[in-house]
Amino acid sequence: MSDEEIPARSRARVTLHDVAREAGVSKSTVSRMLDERLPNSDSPRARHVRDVARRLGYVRDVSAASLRRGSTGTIGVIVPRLTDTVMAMFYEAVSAAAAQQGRFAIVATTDDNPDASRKAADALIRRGVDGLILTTAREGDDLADELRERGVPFVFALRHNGKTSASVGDDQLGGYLATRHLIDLGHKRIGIIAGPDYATSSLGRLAGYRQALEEAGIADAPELIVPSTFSIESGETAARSLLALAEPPTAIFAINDNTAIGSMSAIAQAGLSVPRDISLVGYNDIPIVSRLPVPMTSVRMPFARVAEVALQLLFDTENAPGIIKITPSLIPRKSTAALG
Amino acid sequence: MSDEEIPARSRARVTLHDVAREAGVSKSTVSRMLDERLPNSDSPRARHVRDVARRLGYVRDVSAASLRRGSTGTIGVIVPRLTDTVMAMFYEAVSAAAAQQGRFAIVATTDDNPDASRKAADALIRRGVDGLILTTAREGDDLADELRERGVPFVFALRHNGKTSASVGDDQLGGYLATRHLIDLGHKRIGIIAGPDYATSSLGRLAGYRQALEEAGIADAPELIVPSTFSIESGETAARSLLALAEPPTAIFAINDNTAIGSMSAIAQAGLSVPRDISLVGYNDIPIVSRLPVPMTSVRMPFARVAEVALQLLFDTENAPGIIKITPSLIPRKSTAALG
DNA sequence: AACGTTTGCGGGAACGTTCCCAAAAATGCA
DNA sequence: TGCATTTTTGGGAACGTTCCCGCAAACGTT
Repeated sequence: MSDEEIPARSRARVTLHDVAREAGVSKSTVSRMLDERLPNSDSPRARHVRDVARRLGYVRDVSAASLRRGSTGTIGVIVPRLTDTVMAMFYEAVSAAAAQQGRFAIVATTDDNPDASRKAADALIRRGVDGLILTTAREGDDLADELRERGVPFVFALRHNGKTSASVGDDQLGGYLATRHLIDLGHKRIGIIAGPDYATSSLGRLAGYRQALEEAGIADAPELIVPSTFSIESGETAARSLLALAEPPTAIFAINDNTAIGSMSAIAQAGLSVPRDISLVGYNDIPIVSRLPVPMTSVRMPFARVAEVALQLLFDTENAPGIIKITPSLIPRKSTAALG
Repeated sequence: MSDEEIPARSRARVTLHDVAREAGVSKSTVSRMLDERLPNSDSPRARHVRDVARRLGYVRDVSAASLRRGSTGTIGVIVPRLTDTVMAMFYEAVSAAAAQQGRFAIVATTDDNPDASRKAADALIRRGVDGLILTTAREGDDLADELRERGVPFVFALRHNGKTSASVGDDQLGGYLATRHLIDLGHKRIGIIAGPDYATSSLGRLAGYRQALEEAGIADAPELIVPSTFSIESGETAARSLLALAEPPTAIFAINDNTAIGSMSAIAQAGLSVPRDISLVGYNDIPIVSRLPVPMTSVRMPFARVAEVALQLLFDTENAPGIIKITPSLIPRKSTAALG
């Protein structure tokens, strides 16, 4: 049985060399013709080479290319968890934006634990990422310094640490829009489930809440500001404590959709109804909220834009780094109503 | 300014060669001492080499290693979308199981579109994955044949195509458990939101439903079986049509939690209440369902196990491939009650 | 002590690409 | 047409690993 008769299945990999031989040119030429970064010429020879490559089923070996080029075309994304739909949306957005640039996004999760953050970053760096997008910024976190020292390009997204460049939503504006919407509906006693104080996203939204109240001349009521995490349970607990006040709020602004969903649960359990007894605003506009029994008013974050900007900041070394804020918008639905 | 005075920041990459020189051995030796696949010896020399490597901050260049080894230690996962919490849970499980083996999982999404599936597989293969886990099996899909022909190891998960090896939940058992639970509560008229007919997961659950009914001697009622997709809206539509029947069901088994959530919405809109008027069972037990205003009864899938088995099937060439079914369990909550 | 056998180590050739550089071919201009 | 200039081409050296292989050292066995 001669070599030629061996069936094509599980044939050895087709290399540049094979294409070159078949096309009758050198491998350098093939490499050049197939280089997606160069303006791809349509000279007859270039066409021919590309045809041959396609016919033979050539696919570039990324390991070899990365080794030589010194970059992998891969960017790493670190998120607390993908089961948080917000993070899944963001990662999908990054993935799409990266694909547009011919890059590939890979992800690692941290469960919002700073140690795990470091481990995740390590794993991604070992994987040879060209840059890192971090959504887990915390107040006193030194991961940023560490990365800078190691010479790994990175950028924060969704949350920031005040210092390094970041692509975030305009949380203060979002908080303002949500609160202002409630005020416009006649609410004066507005509770806020304020999120954790280590995340700039919560702090910004809280600032927007305060700004709107102040602007409307509504006096501060510290008991209406309840801290929380970003989880459903935490929202439930927080809402319960708001409802237990001597003078409970007529509206609640929750720091995100999860805590808003938790609030709905608490409100239902208290025998009250949304929006008749309590108006409720969430944040992020994850798909589920528009399909709840009572579709929820929420502030929409344009994740696609946030992702694009993050990538831009990551690789655009021209402009000075900074914190870019993307404008959110309020999506009114059935969970908010005029004060009866 | 001499070379030595250049500060250490953004220093060139530390290579095997550097470690070898510093430790006074050859690079072959270093490579061997640092090879995580070999039983790592604790001879004094090995210790020393590892110490030096750590001290210099050596990290293996995966591109170079992959090129030489011919495998990347990467496995690709294809899911319809990560914003579906079920898929996010599964991917996180795969990621964890892969990490345990020293591998890394990367993911691509298809939006449940067969063409996009092919593209996603291509992207992952180009990325040099050692194997593929597919969650998007469809009836007449030839992606599997294509992959086999290209010599790419792969395995199905969550859904299968009946032919190739797969790690799935025991959907028939799950459907049986859900339906049986409703029957035990006294329900006789049980509707099912049956999911799409291209997914073996839906078909299996439907078969379990039928099995339970038959076993209980409840006559077939074709009008109680409503097809759907896996989305919330689709669940809402399907539930609406069940409620509009001349003789509506007293209980509904939804193919997954999303359609169950959609059903809740439809039920609420019809002025009915869960579980007083209608009992409702979901499937997958995604985190949110236990925190809804009415915590939902659901069938739990042990995703960690499904992921482990998928990886095993992918690389364990010893045993004959097959379809492995993981046992699910019913988690009763407040959305199901005895027929009043 | 002499001889096989195991074990450990280093040299050096891959792996498949990119990219530098020199040479050749094509083009422009007088 | 002849010469300078631009464009295109191919040879070959990297990139950082792994792994084959030959050699030497250590170890047992008679």
